[in-house]
Amino acid sequence: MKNQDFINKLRNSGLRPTKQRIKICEALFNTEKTFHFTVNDLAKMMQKNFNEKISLATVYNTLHAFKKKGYVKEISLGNDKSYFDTNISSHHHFFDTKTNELIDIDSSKVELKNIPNPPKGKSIKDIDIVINVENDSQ
Amino acid sequence: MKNQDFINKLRNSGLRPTKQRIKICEALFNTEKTFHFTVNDLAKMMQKNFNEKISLATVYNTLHAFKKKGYVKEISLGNDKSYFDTNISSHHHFFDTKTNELIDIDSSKVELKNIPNPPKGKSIKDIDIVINVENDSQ
DNA sequence: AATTTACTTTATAATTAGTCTAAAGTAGAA
DNA sequence: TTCTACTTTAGACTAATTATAAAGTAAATT
Ligand SMILES: [Mn+2]
Ligand SMILES: [Mn+2]
Ligand SMILES: [Zn+2]
Ligand SMILES: [Zn+2]
Repeated sequence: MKNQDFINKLRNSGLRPTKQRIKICEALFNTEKTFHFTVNDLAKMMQKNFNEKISLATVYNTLHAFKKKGYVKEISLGNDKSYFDTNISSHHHFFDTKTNELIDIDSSKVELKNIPNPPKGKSIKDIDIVINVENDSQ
Repeated sequence: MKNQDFINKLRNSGLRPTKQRIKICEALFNTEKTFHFTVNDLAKMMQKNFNEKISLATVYNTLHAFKKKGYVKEISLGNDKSYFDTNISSHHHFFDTKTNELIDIDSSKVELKNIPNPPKGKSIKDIDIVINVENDSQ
């Protein structure tokens, strides 16, 4: 994907293609593989790898906007900070509680045997499965 | 359970039975049903229902101590604050994303069809399943 | 093209959950 | 009763996130 594609993508979804948003698109979507990151990770990545100092507020704004448009997912763990995910397909995670590393689980590799009925009057929005892992202490 | 039982329970697990810990035991374990709560919930509950002003630091200390002893569980959601659970049996949750209400799912009602192999060198500690729900918008 | 408008970025302040600290208090051992 | 180690506490501190309001910029209007 090239620059102009991002501009179109942004414009098509009603977001003005600003310099900051385009650069963030490059960082997030011009990659071979999808990945997980925190707001801070991204801010630093923009600075170092893209030579673009973007204010934290803008990083938050942009990620929330992208999330609303479905371009990224937000993953919340017990970890007091939240993670974003450029893999927007429906999938679950391993989470290394020692290193705070998130690892995708292939969709087909984990499935519920039975989905319980939600409490009366409520309906299911989505399901998060997190498998906490740790390094084998040799 | 009466007061003396809590004192023994605490002493047996190497925790000094202080006034604060005993009162918190009463609040948490002298109930018909198990329940979910935040640190703030508990601090307020102690004040109002038990006439016991316990400093926030102590509430944190006590909950972390109780967690380590296995008397409560901690549940982490995207919600920036964490929840504690007096239901220490292995179980999963519905989470109402609008009201921030946690609801137990009976252990038998949800089960994985297949547990994926953890990444090489890591082993599974535990699995958290959260089914996000919302009120039917009538 | 110049002007206007609405949206966006930014620095900075505010909020909030949680941790840390060091002094004062207390349970249990001696 | 005295001593010691553990505990409680107020208040300072940290860190993620949100709010504010001024300055900047993309797009629409003239
Ligand atoms: Mn925590
Ligand atoms: Mn959040
Ligand atoms: Zn993922
Ligand atoms: Zn529960």
